[in-house]
This record gives sequence, C-alpha cells and structure tokens, in this order.
Amino acid sequence: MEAKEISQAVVGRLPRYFRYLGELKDEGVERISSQELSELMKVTASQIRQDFNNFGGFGQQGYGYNVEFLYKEIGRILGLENKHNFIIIGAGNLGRALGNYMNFERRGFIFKGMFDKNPELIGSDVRGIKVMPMEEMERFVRENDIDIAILTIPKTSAVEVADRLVQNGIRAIWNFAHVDLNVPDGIQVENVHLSDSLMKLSYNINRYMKESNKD
Amino acid sequence: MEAKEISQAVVGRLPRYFRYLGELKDEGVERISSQELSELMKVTASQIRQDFNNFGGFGQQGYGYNVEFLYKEIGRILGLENKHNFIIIGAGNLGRALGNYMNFERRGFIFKGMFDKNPELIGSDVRGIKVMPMEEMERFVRENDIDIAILTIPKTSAVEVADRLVQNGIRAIWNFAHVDLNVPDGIQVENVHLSDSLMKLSYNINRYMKESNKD
DNA sequence: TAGATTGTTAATCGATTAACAATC
DNA sequence: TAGATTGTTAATCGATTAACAATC
Repeated sequence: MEAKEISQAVVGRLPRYFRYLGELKDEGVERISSQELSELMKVTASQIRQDFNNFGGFGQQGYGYNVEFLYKEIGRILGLENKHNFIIIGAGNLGRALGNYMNFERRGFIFKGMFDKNPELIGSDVRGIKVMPMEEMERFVRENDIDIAILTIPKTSAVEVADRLVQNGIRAIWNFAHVDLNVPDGIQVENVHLSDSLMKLSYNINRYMKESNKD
Repeated sequence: MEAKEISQAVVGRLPRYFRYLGELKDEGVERISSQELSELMKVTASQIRQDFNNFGGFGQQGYGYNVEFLYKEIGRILGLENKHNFIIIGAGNLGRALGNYMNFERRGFIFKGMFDKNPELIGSDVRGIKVMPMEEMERFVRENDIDIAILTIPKTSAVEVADRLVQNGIRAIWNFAHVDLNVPDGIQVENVHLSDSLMKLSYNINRYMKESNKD
C-alpha cells in the first residue's frame, strides 16, 4: 500500500481537510464535491482532488465524496486510530497547558507522564499525572511504551534531553524549545517554534504598514 | 525600498536565520560565509544567498557576511525594532503560558491586557496584568493602541471575537483557536494550530512504522 | 595581484493548476 | 441515456539549486 512517498506539502494539508470534513459530518452533510469543498476551504478543487488521489480514489464520478467515509479515511491516513503514549518534559506554564488539553486523547494521544527538574514542581499534579524528577525519565520511557515526548523546556537543555530520549527508544518529539534538534533518521520531530511564528507575524504587519504608506 | 513582493517561503525562513545569527553573535563569531552557514543550518548556500539578496546585498565578495550586521539587518527586516502592543483573549492555561513568556518583550511585543469571559478568572493576575471581562475588550483595544491580539479561546467563540477585534482596529491576530478566521485584507493572521501539528507528527510516526515493517 | 565568496542569471525540480477522458 | 464530477495527464508556475561572472 501507499507506495509512493507523499510530500510534506500534502501531509501538512491533511489535518485541515480532516477538520473541515469533521465539521461537515457534524452538520449532517452527507456528500460534497471537490468544487464545493474548494469554495469552503478557499483552495482549488484541483488541489483537493490531487491531494486525495495520493492515497487512492475516495470519490465517485458524478457524485463527489461521501463526507463520513472521507473523514474516516483521512483519519486513518493520519494514523489517528492508533494509540500513542506521550510524556511532557517541562512542567512550566506551556507544559501544563498542553497536559490539560483534553482533545489530544480524542485523537489517540495518551498522557502518561510529566517531568521537570525543578524540585518545587515535582509531585504537583496535572490531570491526575504527577510531575516526576528528570532522573526518572529514561526508565519511565523504557518501561511504559512511550512513543512521543513533548519538549517544553528551555533550549539550553533541550538538545541533551532529546539525546537521552532517543537513546531510550522514543519515536517522536514534539519540540517547543527554540532550538533545532538533531536526531537520527527515523525519529520524527515536529517543531513548534512560537517565537518564529510571532516574527513572521511581525514581518507581515510591518510590511503591510509600509506598503499602505506608499504613494 | 523593498519593491518586489517577498514570498512567504522566504519570510518563513527569516526567523531561523535570525536565531542562528544571534547565536553566532553571542559566541563572538565575526564573519561567516554562506557555505559555513549552510553547513550549520543544513540548507544550501545557494538558498541562503538568494534569500538574503531579496532584501539587498548584505555580504561582501571574498569575505562573506558580517554576523552582527546581518543579524541586525534581519531583525530590522522582521520589524523587530518596532514596538507592538498586544492583548491576550482567553486566560486559560495556554493564554497564561503565553502571557508569562518574557522573551516576547525582548522582540518589541508588549503585553498590555488580558481578557476572559469566565468571572472566576477576572481580576486574577498574569505578570502584573489583571484579567478583564470580555465586555471591556473593544474599548481597551481602541484606547490603548493595541496592534496584536492573541486568541487562546475555544473555536466556538473565536470567529465572533475576531470580528469584534477587527472592527475596533486590530492589525494582526495570532490565532491559537482551531478554526480558520476570515478577516479583511490587510489584517494579518498567523495560525498556530497545535492539533494540526500533532496530526502531522502522527502521520509521520505511523508512516515510518509501516515502512520499516515492509520487506 | 590571487583567492575567496558574493550577487545574480540560468537550469532544474517540484508543486499547483488546468484540462479532459473515464465513469458513475 | 445525459449530466455531473472524479481521477489523471499535461501545462504552468514558483521555488530551489547550480553555475559563474563580478568584485572585494
């Protein structure tokens, strides 16, 4: 199955399709054409059909796509029917915010542990999960079938912690530290660099202000 | 100045350059060639030179780029020398995490106010900023020269709140709600869809596991 | 001056869009 | 069957990479 390599450009669009189809499903919409979906999502119908056809033919000529079927298929493609245990490293504000976010469980991501080096935070509680000291991280990862680690620690320690996680069999890192991690092939890293995102916003604000000041 | 339109692909890389150059500067590195930077950042030297040349010639043949100069120039291009007042809508875990994040001030983003509809949160304090009720948002935006609103509220209310912000002169929205906002031309929106990001990670984990199970 | 490295043009690659035959 | 809309091939567009003349 899924022989050819799918470009990350396509993968990056799948969650948005999934979101829109979920909403349509909840509204009771049964079928939708690429044309209708294109108007809703403000992308071309061509792109929608090309994207879906990377994974097989989900539609039917003359009919369009069945919303519920397509929703489920995209969920399956995204791997959301699988369960993945995760831990959070860094029990600061951001770490606790993510730990409290219930929707991840709905997608098969199961919150198993939380770690911090600050003794004052150790033993405190986030949704029933007690914060543990960093020294216990390796053992915990090995013994609890942990696939994903969420890094919400300062960049100074992120690289070293990532190495330790990799050595203990982590499969993926969701990295909120402002640093690029260097991991072996086959370990997935998804970066959320919030300050980069804010700088992009800054660029666009300032560019726009400059442009409207012209002529 | 800056006549031609810069693609968002280029803009999206600027913060990363800025980060690396800042680190080089802090390490006392004085000059760097596109070749050296390319090895460090794992992108092509060609791309680096093309990217910089979108904004003018910052280097010198036979020498390379002056790190401190280039760092400052990119900061200027990103608009980081300008001040922008921001407010946070939604005083939940994520909103408070962002409010507590000091580094934004360093980049010219100034935390001015925080709003929530939950009466229990109103009056509570994040870094000296008191949480105000939603009803005061419009007036506050108008009277305090607020450029940016950070939305950390559920998707059900995000669209309506965004409209109210736009009507009261907001320039940009940093949107953490899992919904696409529809704003007029000239209002900048930068989305941080965390669950989309996690689904991408999910796709890549599962694809990798499938592939290594093959043959 | 000779060597190094940029700035920039040209070539390539990949992603997006358009078009249309296949088919429900 | 006729109409609609997909699946897919071909055309276009834009972004990346390669090459090299300009120049410090």
